Amino acid sequence: MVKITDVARHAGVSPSTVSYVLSGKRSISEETRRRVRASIRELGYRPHAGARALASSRSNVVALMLPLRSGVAVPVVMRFATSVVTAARRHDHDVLLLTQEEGEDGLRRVADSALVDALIVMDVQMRDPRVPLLRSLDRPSVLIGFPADADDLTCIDLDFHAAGAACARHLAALGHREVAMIGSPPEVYERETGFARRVTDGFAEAVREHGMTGDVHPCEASADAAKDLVGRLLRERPDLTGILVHNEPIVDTVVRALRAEGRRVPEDVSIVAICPDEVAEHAETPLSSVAIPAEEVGGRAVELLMAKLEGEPVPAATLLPPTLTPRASSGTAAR
Amino acid sequence: MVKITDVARHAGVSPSTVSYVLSGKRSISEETRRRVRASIRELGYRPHAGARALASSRSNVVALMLPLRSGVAVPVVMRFATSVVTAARRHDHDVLLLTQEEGEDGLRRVADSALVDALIVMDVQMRDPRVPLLRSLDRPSVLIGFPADADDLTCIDLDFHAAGAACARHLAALGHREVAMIGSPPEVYERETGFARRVTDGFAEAVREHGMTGDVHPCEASADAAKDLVGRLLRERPDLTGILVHNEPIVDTVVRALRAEGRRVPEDVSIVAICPDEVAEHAETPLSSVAIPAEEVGGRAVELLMAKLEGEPVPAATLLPPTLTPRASSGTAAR
DNA sequence: GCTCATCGTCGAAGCGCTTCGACAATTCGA
DNA sequence: TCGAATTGTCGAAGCGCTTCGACGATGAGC
Repeated sequence: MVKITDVARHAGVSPSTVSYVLSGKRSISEETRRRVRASIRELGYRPHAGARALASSRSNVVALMLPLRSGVAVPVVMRFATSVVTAARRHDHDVLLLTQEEGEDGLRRVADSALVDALIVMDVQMRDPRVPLLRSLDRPSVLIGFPADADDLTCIDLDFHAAGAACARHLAALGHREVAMIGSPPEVYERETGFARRVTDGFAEAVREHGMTGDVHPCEASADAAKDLVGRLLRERPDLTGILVHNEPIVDTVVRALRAEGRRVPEDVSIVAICPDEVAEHAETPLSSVAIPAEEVGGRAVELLMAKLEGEPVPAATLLPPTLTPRASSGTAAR
Repeated sequence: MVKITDVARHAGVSPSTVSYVLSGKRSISEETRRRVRASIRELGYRPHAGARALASSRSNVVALMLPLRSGVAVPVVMRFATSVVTAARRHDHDVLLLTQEEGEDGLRRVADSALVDALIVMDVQMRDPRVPLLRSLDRPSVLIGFPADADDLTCIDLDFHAAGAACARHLAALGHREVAMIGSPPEVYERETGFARRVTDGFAEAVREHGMTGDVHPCEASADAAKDLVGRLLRERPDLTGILVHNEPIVDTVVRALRAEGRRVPEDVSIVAICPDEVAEHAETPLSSVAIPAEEVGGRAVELLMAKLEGEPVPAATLLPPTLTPRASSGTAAR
């Protein structure tokens, strides 16, 4: 294994000079730099990560804790992970993968052992036990999602409140007056996953502002529950013409159920969804939707983390504005 | 930050003794071990990962390179990743996440810098440029999938040949005589992804052995292509009663297309699929299927890697036997 | 022409851990 | 009962790198 002293000897300089060429922390003459670089290439030198971490107390690795809880959309998680890795690599960092299962102990372990310099945690709950831990750690972290108490933390997420509102506005703009929201399963609200409630709030608010009538109905993620709910909704509110669905697995079922009940989509009832673009695009009827910008969240999370590592100040909260993409499932209100 | 010397002082022993208590590489008296452990707990000591890696030339980290190429089933990849992380943790190792994008350079980087002790590579192609690299590396690796030339490598995967054969046998046992296989998109075979062709081989072989008539039809992963193919198949082979589908995205479409053509499933035509269990279970008509045992592949891959790290001999090829789960989509042949 | 910065480089001191050889103290075998 | 083997512990060396202070050489300012 070739080490820094080998490179130094080969280039006729001292090891420290090689180090400075690599890190750029001191000025080195053009000429020397060239020679050192050539030697590095020629010998195929790679700094030993452990030695580097020990000497510099920087591992250049960030931890990424991913959820695998059922109910968390897997493809979104993957896209997110991918974007984190890609962004981290741009900053010359690697990513250590942790599962939610490892919980607080896992985070503490990798942080205290200096395995990682910083941490990214996904799928943050309102009252998340990892939050106090992260706060106590001496390493920077970024949370995807907002806990109830976000003081002293750096959080980022889609602006779900705005997303809910955007959907309501979209329906309003199309002339709908009677709308409803089909939400996530009740336990999601009880678990206080934060973002779920934010959607309902934003939706309700915008509904009110635009003088529409609308209410929110949590719904289990099963086809039967969806069909039942749609049936009931149409019975109770025959004039209903717009629905926001925030429950990925059943969006398709909702559309089918409406058709089964004799309502055309979008002619009779318009549908808007909050779900990944793939789902919206590949639905039988492509869905007007607000996407979860997984790539951007991941990339931005890493940028925030790097800034914190540099000691730069970063905003405590980053809310990404929602983008509503109109597709075939929504149209101007009938009548 | 508390270090080994602090623990040593607190416990009234030398640092080396603490180290031996931790590693168990030399015998330590019960009494001393107790004292040291108590001090470790009391001081909250965590060995510095970098220092440890430097001194022992072992980082206790394994690299995991995941595909994000479209066409690779995302949920399966996630389950696989999860099982790798979980298994690695059981062996006191962590997992560094690499994307396929990083390619050979990425593998070389983490290996040569001693960031990782070993590597796991997924989604191996027949002629995979990473294979010669892995061979040249001085660190053990395990491949998920089989390249064309697997000499000196450790590979593991579902036995796709046996899976194809099992499906044919299943249809034969139900009394079907005229069968067909709807395969993956043509480019998958051209890319020589190995496993795809193995399925067709196993299928064809078993079809022959059981005296059935059957052929293989690659198919694009689009609803239209699936419908066209089904229509054509039924026209050309009116007596067809059994189909193996090895093309995850379109299994559902195939069933619907059959029904649209007036064939009942399973009364008129039986369907067997090779796909993740979730897909098979959640299909409109639950599908008889051979699952991709992602969890087991991941776990076993790690076990193999750990054995190699210990210098133990491991089998060059591990083929996991397929398990066919009969569900509603297949039944005894009509007539 | 002399002082004072600045620049480019070097040497040495660690970073926190593992591991090897050494060495008492104890146990064992005959 | 005595030497040999074993057990439990220690001290020191060293893993490969970064970083700090030092220092000669050069250039700028007066």
